[in-house]
Amino acid sequence: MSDAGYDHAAVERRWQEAWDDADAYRTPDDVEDPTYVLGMYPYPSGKLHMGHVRNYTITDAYARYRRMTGDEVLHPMGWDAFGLPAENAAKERDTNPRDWTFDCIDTMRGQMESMGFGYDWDREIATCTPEYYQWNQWLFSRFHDEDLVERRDADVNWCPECETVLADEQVEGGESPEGSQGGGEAAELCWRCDTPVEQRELEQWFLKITEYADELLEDIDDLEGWPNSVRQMQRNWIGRQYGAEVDFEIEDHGPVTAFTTRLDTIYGATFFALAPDHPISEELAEEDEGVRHFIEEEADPDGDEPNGVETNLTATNPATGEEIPVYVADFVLSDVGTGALMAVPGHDERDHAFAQKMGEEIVPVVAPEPEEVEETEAPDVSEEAFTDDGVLVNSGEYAGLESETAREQLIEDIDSAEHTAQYQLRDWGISRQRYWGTPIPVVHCHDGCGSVVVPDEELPVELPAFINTTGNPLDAAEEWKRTTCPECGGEATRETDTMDTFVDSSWYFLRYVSPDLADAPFDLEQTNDWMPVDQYVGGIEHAVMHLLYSRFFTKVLADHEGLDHREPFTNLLAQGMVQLEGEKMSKSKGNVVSPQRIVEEYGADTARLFMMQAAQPERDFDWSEEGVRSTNAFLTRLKEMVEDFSADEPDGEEDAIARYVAAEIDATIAIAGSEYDDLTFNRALRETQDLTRTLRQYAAYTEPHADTYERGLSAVVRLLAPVAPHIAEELYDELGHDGLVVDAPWPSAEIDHEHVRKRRQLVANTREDVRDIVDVAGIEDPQAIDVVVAPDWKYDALEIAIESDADNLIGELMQESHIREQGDAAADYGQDLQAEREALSRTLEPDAEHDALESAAWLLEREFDAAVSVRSADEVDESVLKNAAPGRPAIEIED
RNA sequence: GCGAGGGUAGCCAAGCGGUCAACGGCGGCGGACUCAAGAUCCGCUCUCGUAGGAGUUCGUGGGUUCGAUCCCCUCCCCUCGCACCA
Repeated sequence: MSDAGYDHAAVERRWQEAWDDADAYRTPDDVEDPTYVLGMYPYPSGKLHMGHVRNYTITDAYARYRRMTGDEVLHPMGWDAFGLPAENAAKERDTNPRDWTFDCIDTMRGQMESMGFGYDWDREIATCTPEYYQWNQWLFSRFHDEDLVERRDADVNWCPECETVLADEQVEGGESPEGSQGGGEAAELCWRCDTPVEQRELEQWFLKITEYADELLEDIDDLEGWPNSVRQMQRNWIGRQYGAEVDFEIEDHGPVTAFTTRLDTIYGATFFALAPDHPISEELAEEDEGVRHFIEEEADPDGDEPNGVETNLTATNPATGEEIPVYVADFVLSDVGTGALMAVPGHDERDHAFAQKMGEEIVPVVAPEPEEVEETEAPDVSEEAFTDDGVLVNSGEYAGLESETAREQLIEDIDSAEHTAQYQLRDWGISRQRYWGTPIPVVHCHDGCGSVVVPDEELPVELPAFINTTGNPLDAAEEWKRTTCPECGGEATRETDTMDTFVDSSWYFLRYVSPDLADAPFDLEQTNDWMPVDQYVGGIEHAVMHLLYSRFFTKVLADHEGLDHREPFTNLLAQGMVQLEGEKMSKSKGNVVSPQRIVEEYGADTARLFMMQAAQPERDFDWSEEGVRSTNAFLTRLKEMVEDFSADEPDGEEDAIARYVAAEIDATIAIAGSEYDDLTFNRALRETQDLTRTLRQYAAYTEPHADTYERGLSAVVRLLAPVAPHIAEELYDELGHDGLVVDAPWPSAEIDHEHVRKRRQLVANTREDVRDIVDVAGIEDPQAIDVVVAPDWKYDALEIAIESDADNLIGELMQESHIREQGDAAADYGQDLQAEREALSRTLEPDAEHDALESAAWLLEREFDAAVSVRSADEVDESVLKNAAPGRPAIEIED
């Protein structure tokens, strides 16, 4: 009946109450520098899913581990509580976002408690409370003071039916259907009402993250505790590129700046191209029907084909002085570089394609690096552009220079040319035309003061009551909107946009330090002590946005608010997905395993333990009901072992077997500890389960030595405690310990890892050899097995062989009289050593080998049901010793 | 196209210069226990082998080394991110 499990519900309830009573997870404000362990706070959707459970089990296990090793730990939890889903849910249910959100929070907090996550709930935050979001507004104001806020026009997705801006992910059908050959791009539709989405230009608020682009990029190098993938994604996202800006003179329009990374190819610039929305293109459109038609009807920036139209203008190539035609082309993007480019068809693939289409001249100006002494020869670029660096040709005085040198030289020589860096990173538009977010603390004065930031003493600007309307509820809140200008006292209207919720999450980790502070977002001194977050854990989907914004905020706060840290997260773990049959769990696919069901059926400890042992935290893994069952069975068996032990304490000897078990206990403790340090819970748990098996075998084979056995059980319980805390408390108590396992000291063991490795290897090899012999020799029923450790002189010989660099090893060995005395045996062994000369490594000492084998003899006895004796060399006949070597005992089996 | 990470026995998956024919798990096979099933426990699971042996393996093809799954190069394939980026 062992598969019936144990009464997990009772166990979990009991210890959750005990933790509550003991305030076990509280981190008092006066601790100096706690280990800060943090999981990315969730959006309160109302239901914990497997991804959450995995995320928070990782942080919880690590926090508990660090607590047991003696650290003070800060492990808080909060809610990313603003966001559109609450508005939609409120409309559907005829309630309001606030009530709905807090209902969800209550439910999820309950689920987290039932999972046994140990949070300091006194530090809980919810971003939708004025106590929190007032600091978003305050920070906005500080950013504004530092000129890091800007209001400007931006293109947004606009649904005319709903009268609101849509996020990109709320626009559906943007991609043309698979396989459709250029046939009609699918229209972009509003996810709610299927109305075609329009592009609108609206005034939006931006945070100037680009001011920090260089530092954000360069500091990535120092984030050694972050996964490479995330670091690389951030580098790509920032996308810095060094190049040059250079002016081309266009008649009647003055100098037009182009950005290029290949200034060395300027002699090959045979035409010039402008983005369709470049100011000059727009001017031209007013008088040139062809250009207007192209911009309005033909330009397709998303298509594969480069399209364009020739204008009646020419531009002057500043290097050659030649007049080259100017095109308006849709492959030129206004938000890349300057929105204008010098086209070099000989050395750029896209320019090449366009030149072929338009019949423009293609001139090679860079030749491949000549091999050896061969002549530089212009490449054939009629069919394909040559895009590598090389040596300049057809480039006037620059011919013969290498690309790199030529670029520098040209920057010097061309007046308008200068070094510039180009970034892919854009400023962060934070305006959202929605209700459930932080009101942007700005009023628009009717009397000419413009947009005025609300003074600090008038913060927070609180959200008005929710109005169920199609557009932005804030826009409909007439009374709320009407206000006075802080500067002139005249009539004014409130800004009706709210902030992107990523603003909330860009500093929430600071708020946990002093969540109730009334006069600042965080207590500076305490935050300087407690930050940065030592271990941050969350999904890879936040690799760029959230993590980049948080870094940005941290740097701004360091520059202007006295924060002593320039990076928020020292170590980052991007946890893998929980899958089902190789597929991501998702509601739409209907392949979701509910954590609630698992907790009800098997208990929180089983769910947690199964997840942590299934794979390394950063790997995806498959949920397996079978695995869950066997995990549950493991815990049940362990519980029985502990109960059996305390009901009837054994009375065995501290014999060789006990010594074997004791050594395994030490080894397990040491290995598991270092695996916990590395967050490789799966390996720590494997070791722990192996030890449990060893203990069970021990008890099954003989009457265990009580102290040894108990030490083993106690170690297993504590090694399991970070991951399966409830059952660990139960068993720790059953074993008669005082106090909670939460506060228990982590078991310690001093071992020599190399020694353990060799000992385990020796035992495993010897068992394997015995099996081999029994099998190959066809021994039906072995009666006695003798295991004989090699004579001391072989160990000496091995040592000499390792140390020696003499050509003639045998000669060297024979200089030792006690080896020479062995005669032929010495010569034979010497030859073996010589043959493997380069691969030799030290074994255990003879005594240690003897001891290891002796203490493991019971494993052989048990397996083969035969008497096993471990002997030293001097106890046996010389003929037996031929096969004995250091690390490999001779084996004699009696049939 | 650029960048990052990968390709290991039926499957999943460790190892990352020498005890590696390669940890562990799943699946499969055999055995113990059981009336039986399940659970548990013990083996086996590349090929050949009547005393611990030998042979062929770690995407492909080369190279470095006394020695390579492990290091270097070529190519092929997979996953992820970025991309008409000037």
